[in-house]
Amino acid sequence: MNIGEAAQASGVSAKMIRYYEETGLIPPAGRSGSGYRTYGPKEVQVLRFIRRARDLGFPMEKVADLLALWRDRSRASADVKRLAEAQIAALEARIAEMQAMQVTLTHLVHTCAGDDRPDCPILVDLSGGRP
Amino acid sequence: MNIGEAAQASGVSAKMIRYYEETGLIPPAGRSGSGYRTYGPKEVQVLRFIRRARDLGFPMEKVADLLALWRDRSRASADVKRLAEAQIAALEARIAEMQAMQVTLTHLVHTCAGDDRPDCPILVDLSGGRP
DNA sequence: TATGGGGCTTCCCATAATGGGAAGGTCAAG
DNA sequence: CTTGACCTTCCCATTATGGGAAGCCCCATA
Repeated sequence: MNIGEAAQASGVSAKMIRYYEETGLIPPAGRSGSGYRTYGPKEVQVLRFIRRARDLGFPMEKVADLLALWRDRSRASADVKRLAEAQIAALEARIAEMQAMQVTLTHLVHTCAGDDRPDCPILVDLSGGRP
Repeated sequence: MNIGEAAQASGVSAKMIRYYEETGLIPPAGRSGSGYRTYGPKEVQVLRFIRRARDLGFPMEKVADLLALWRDRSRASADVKRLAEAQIAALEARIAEMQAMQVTLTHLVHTCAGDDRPDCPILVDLSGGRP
């Protein structure tokens, strides 16, 4: 199977597959006589694993850790769980930050008439309304 | 006032002040005889405006729009409000994505024993548990 | 067999916003 | 005058992804 088909089958773009190989996240693919990368079902499964982990927000570095655990038959499930819990915590932190922004913005929006006059408490606040 | 003081006063790093100037977000600062950038209270206020808008999650491009409206005495407050509402919506979208990840991960974590045995439903799921 | 279209290769560039650091000029205090 | 803190510009790195060019390859069809 060529890289295009592997991309289709895994949901990872050909571009990213090459990138993952380049950065060592996955081992170099086999090559056909003419230099084309070749993939089998096993490789596609790895790619899907990566895709899924990325979809859950794991950064590539953590994906590498997950892959290592996956390959390690003598892993402790506690290690996997730790990674997942850390990711949950990271998401929670980021979400909290953004919710704080949202709250502030929502307040500001409520104070703004939103008509064709120039007066706007939003701008006043941004420019340091409360010194 | 030199760039370091302006950075202190505005909460924007000297590095970023130069960058904002380079990208045209702010006009070129005045220069002292020896080439040092110089800033007055007005410039610092602009920097604080930028800082605050960035803190609310506005991307630089939108900050530029906000700055333009701020400078435009004949703006309509509706335009400002629109930008703020769009930002709220953008935050909401991103938050929703991340919450979905969080929910999935939380489910997975609950299914994992987290002991020293290797069996781990998290890995099973990542590797395509549901075909 | 020749030709064309689509797929593959590598290489370079760009993104968004920020920080790190080097090499060298400047200023103020001692 | 020296020293240390600050400024200048320039280059590099980050994270993960996409775009595109130049050139080779494969297969089907005329």
